Amino acid sequence: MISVDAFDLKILTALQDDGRLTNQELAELAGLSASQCSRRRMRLEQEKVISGYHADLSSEALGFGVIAFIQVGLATHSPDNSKRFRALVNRIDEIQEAYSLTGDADYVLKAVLRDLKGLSNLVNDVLMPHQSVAHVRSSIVLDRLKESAKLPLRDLKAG
Amino acid sequence: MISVDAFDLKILTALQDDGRLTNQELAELAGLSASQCSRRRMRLEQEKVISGYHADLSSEALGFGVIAFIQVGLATHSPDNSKRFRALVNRIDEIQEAYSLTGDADYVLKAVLRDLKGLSNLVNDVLMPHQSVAHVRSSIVLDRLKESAKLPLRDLKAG
DNA sequence: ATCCCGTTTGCACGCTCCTTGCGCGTCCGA
DNA sequence: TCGGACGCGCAAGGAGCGTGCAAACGGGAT
Repeated sequence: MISVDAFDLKILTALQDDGRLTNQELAELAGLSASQCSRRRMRLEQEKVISGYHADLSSEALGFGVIAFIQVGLATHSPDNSKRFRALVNRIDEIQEAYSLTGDADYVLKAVLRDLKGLSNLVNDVLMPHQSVAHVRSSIVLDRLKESAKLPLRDLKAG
Repeated sequence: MISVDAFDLKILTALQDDGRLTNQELAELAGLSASQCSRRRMRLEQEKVISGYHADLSSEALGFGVIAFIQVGLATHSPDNSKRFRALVNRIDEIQEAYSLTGDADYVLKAVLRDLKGLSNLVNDVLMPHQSVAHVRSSIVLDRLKESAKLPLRDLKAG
């Protein structure tokens, strides 16, 4: 089993905030030596507790003006059809997140697009015509209150 | 205006995939010298095209078993009430993403929780009783097809 | 208490990587 | 044609990395 103690938690919390922290900076924050942080970080990476590091890019600066949530209902719920839909989702880069959900819709997608034309194109020309899809409904994001992928580690117990 | 050329795009694409790439690795990928990559990276950080770097942690490994989307309708749409709701959302770490949307609900929240008890607690003990909130509806994520924050830079033109 | 053994730690050292200064080539406007 | 601005690679000094090593720690068994 993966075990994560209080030092690991400090390291994880810090790296979640700033993924380019040096081991020395990490050492100060965690109250450990740099070499030890290096070793722990390596272990956490190997055990896939840390699954990767990514730069966060500004969608505004790069001209992505539209974010949308798209609810999708499948035509049939056969395994083949699901598979087709998943393959479709996977090859569309504009779709950042995709989940199957309890409730009304089968799937929810979050897409980032340059403009409304891009959204229209995605919905009307790509998703709607696909054989696996029965019905599509999209909502446009008006305002982003919060957008991160940080886990709430604050109250995690060592173990 | 921010200008991003083909080299910058290669750098951004690479860092979006692996945020801990060294300047030397970047140099190979972009066909540039390491020093130049360092300079460009610094510029992109200063101009906030790169807004930060983050480690991606495994929610499974750390015991977060439940992801939920929560649709929220506000009691009234006064500025004060929105402000109260935003403040609430901001101080709840379990809420990773929060958006105001076109369509039925006023807001959609994405929350990560340890278990269903955690979700119940969030919905019934925190959101529902809050004065700003009129109505709440939650959907639990059954399967994650895709989960990233990568922008589709592929077809971006230099400029 | 005492011993033993596995684990974790800090330190030292050799090596890689980062960043800044510098000189060179290129492009564009005067 | 000339001059300035810009972007480039190179080199060097300094920072950061990770492995080896010995000491400190902790838990169990005697």
